[in-house]
Amino acid sequence: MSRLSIGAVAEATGLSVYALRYFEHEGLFPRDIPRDTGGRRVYGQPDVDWLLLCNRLRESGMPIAVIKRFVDLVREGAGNEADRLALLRQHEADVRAKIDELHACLTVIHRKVVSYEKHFAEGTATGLWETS
Amino acid sequence: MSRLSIGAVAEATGLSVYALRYFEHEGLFPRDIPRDTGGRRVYGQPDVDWLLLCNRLRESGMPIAVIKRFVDLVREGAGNEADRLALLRQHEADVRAKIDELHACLTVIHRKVVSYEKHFAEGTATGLWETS
DNA sequence: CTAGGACCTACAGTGCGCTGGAGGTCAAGC
DNA sequence: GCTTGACCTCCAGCGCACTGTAGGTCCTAG
Repeated sequence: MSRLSIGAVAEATGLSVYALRYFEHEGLFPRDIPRDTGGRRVYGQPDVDWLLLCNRLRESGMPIAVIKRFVDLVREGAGNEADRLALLRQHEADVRAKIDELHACLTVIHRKVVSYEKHFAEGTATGLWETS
Repeated sequence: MSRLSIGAVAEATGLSVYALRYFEHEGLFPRDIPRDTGGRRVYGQPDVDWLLLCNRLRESGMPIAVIKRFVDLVREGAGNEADRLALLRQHEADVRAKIDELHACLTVIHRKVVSYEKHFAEGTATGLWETS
C-alpha cells in the first residue's frame, strides 16, 4: 500500500498542497485521509486516482459544492447509487451543453477573424468591430 | 438612430444593468456611451451588437481584462488590425483547446457513468468510485 | 403636487476557489 | 546540537466578475 506525502500527491495530481488541504477541509475526499505519528497526511494511490477524476470534474466546470454532494453520497455507502448516477449524468449533460455553447461562440469568433482577414487583404477600412 | 435606455439594453442583451455599468466602468465599450440631459446613458444598436459579441467572448472564457485590451486597440483607431486579429485568433485557439479538454473530461465522466450503469445492472457491489 | 419608477454616482459587499502568512512540530543531514 | 525543509493548523487575504446599497435626480401618471 502506497504511502504518499502531500507533496508527492501534489506532484502526481498537479494540485498545490494548498488546494489539497483546502479540498480536505471542504470534504472532497471519499475517505478521511489518515495521519502519521507526526500528524502528516498519508495518502494512498486510490486518493490520487480520485483526485485525477476530481480534476476532470473541476476542469469541466463542476462546482466544489456539487463534487461534495457526490462525495457525501459515496460516504453514505451503498444504496444511493441511483443518486450518484443521476448526478454524473446531469453533469455529463451540462458538459455537452457547454461544448455546444463553445461551438456557437467559435462560429461567431471565427466569423470575426475572417472579417479581419478579409479586411487585411483589402487594406484597412471601416466597419470592423461594429457588426457582429 | 436608436436611442436605448440601459434597461432596454439589459433586456436586449441578457445582461443586468449592474453589469452594463460595470462594463462601462471597466472600459469595455469601444466608444463612450453618451448621456441625455438628465445624465442617463443613451445606447445605440451598435452598442447592443458589440455586447452580443462581447457575451460570446465572455461565455467562451475571455477575461474582462483581455476584452479590454481588444477594446483599447479598437479605440486606438486604424493601424493595429494585426494586433486585434492576433488577439482574436489566440482566443479562437484557446476555445478550441477548451473544447478538446471538455471532450477528454466527457470521456472520463462517461466511463464513470457507464460503470455505474453496469453496476446497476448487476446489483450494487464494491469498487465504484475508486477506479478512475 | 405627490408618489412611483427608472435612472444616476460612488462604493461596499458577495461567492467562488484557492493562496499565503504566522507560528509551530518533527526528522534528517552536517 | 543546530539548521533546513517539509509538513502541520488556523485564519486572513486575493482576484475575478459582478451585485447590491445609499443617497440623489428626473419624468410621468394619478
